[in-house]
Amino acid sequence: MKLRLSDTLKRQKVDFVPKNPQRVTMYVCGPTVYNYAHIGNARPVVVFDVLFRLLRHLYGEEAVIYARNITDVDDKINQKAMAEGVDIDVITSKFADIYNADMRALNALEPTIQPRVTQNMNAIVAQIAALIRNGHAYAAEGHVLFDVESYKGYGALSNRSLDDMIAGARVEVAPYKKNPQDFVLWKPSKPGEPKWPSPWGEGRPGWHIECSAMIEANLGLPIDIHGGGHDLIFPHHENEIAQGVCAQHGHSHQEESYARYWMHNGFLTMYAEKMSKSLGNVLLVHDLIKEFPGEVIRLALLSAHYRAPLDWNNDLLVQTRKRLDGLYEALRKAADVPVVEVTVPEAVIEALCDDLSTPRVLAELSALATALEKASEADKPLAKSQLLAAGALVGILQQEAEGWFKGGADDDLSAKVEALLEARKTARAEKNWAEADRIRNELTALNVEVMDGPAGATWKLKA
RNA sequence: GGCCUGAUGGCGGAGCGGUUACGCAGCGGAUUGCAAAUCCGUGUAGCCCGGUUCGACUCCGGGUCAGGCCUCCA
Repeated sequence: MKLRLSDTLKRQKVDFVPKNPQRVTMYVCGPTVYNYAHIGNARPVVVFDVLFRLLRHLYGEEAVIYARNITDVDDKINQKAMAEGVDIDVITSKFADIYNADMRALNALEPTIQPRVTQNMNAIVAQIAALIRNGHAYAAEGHVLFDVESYKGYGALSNRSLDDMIAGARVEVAPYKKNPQDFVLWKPSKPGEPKWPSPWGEGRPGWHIECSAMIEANLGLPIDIHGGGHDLIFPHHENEIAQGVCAQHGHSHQEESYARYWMHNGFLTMYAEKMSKSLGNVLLVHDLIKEFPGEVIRLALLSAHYRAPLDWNNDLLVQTRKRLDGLYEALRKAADVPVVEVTVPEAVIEALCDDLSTPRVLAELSALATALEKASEADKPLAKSQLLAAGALVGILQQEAEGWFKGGADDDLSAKVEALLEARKTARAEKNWAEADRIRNELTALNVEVMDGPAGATWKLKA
C-alpha cells in the first residue's frame, strides 16, 4: 500500500518514500515544559501518533524512529523558576512528567526518543559553529545570528520572499543585526539566568536552533518526516530548514537535505473562537481527562482531517462518546467471542494511507462494527478481530467493553449497583412493579442506566 | 498589504463527473410489565454567478463569506 502525504513544502499530496525503509525517521516539535498542555497542544500529538502507528505497521516496529523533543530551556521557564525561586529543572521535570502522563491518557505511544535541549548543548553549539564556519552566521555583541541573505532558499516553506518579510516586520530591529530578518542562534544570559558555555560567551540557544541541532544529533540528516502545528511553519520551521541545510558541510542548498516531508496539522478553535489566555478559554488536557475518557478526547481530535480546522465544543465530545459507545456496544455483545490472528482490513489501511484520512477510518470502523453484529456465529471471531485490529491502528477500542461502559465507577458504586439490581430482580419476579421502578429510579439517581435484556439486567454509567 | 486554508443535509464530517459516505439528533417499526438500552428501517445536502460537459456537489474562472499565519504560540 502506497502512503501519500500532503507536503507543506511541495504544496501537494505526494508519495511517501523513505530514504531508508529500514530506518524511517520522524520528528515532531514537542512542548516547552513550563505549564500544563492544552487541548490544542494535544492535536499534533494524537495526529502524529496515528502516523507513527501507521508507519510501524507499514515498515515494521523496529524500523521507525520517532523523536519528539522536550524544550527545557526557554524564557518562560526562566520566569516561572525565578518567580518560584527554584532551579529550572524543578519546573521542567515536573511539567515534562505531567505532559507525558496526559498524552499517555490519550493513548499516545511514547516516542522512540524524547531529546531535551539541556542534554544537547554540545550539538547545538556545534551546529552554530558549523553555520559560522560555512558563512551563514555571524557573532555580534555576544549574540550569534543567522544571516538570512546567505541562504537563497529562505522563505521556501512559508512561501514568502525576504522583501515581504521585511515589509511586514513590525518588531523593533536590534542594532547588531545585519538584516532585520536575521534570527538569533545564541544569546547571552542575563545575570541569574541559566547559562551554558560557548565560544561566543556564556549564554543560551535561540529557540529554532534547538530543534535542528537535536534532529541532526539524534536522528541524522535528512530525516524523513518533520511535523508540527500549522503555526510553526513560519518562522520556526522556516528557520530550521535554513539552519539544517546550511550547517551541513558542502551543502547543496536543497531544502530536502534537512527534512524530506513536511506535515502540519490545522488549528483548533474553542466554540469557534481562537483559544487564548486573553479570552480565558484555554482548555487543559489535564482537566479534560477528568471529565471524559482519554479515548473520547483522542477520537474527537481525529474526527476531522488533521489539516482541517477543528472546532472544539461540548457537542463534539458528546457525539464522539456516543459514537465510541456504539463501537464498544458491538464488542460488548461479542465479549465471549474469541479473538483470532487477522490483518487490518484493507479499507482502513487505504484510508490512512491517503494522507491520514481518519474520518474515513471512522466510517470503516462503523462498518466493521455493523459487520460484527450481523456476522454469523462462525464469522464473529474474524469480524471481532478485524474491528479490534483496525481500532488498534488508530489507538482506540483496546479496553474491555464491559469496563468501558462502567468506566469511572469505583468498587463501592459497583457493589451498590449490583445489590440494587438483585433487589429489583426479585421485585420483578414477584411482579411488584412499583418496587422495581422505585429501585430503578434510585439507580437513575446514581447516574446508572439499567438495561433489561433476555439474560437479565446489565448497567452502565450514563454519559 | 502579503501568504494560506475552508464554505456539503438540524449538527459533525467524507468520497465521488452520472449510483448509499459514516456518525449524532429526528422519524417509523421490533422488543419491553412500563421505560431505557438494543436491533431493523428511513427523510433531509452541496455559498453565489458564469463556463466546460450529454451530464457537476465533484473540473475551470470570478465573486461573497469565514478562519488562520505574517510577533511567543500546536
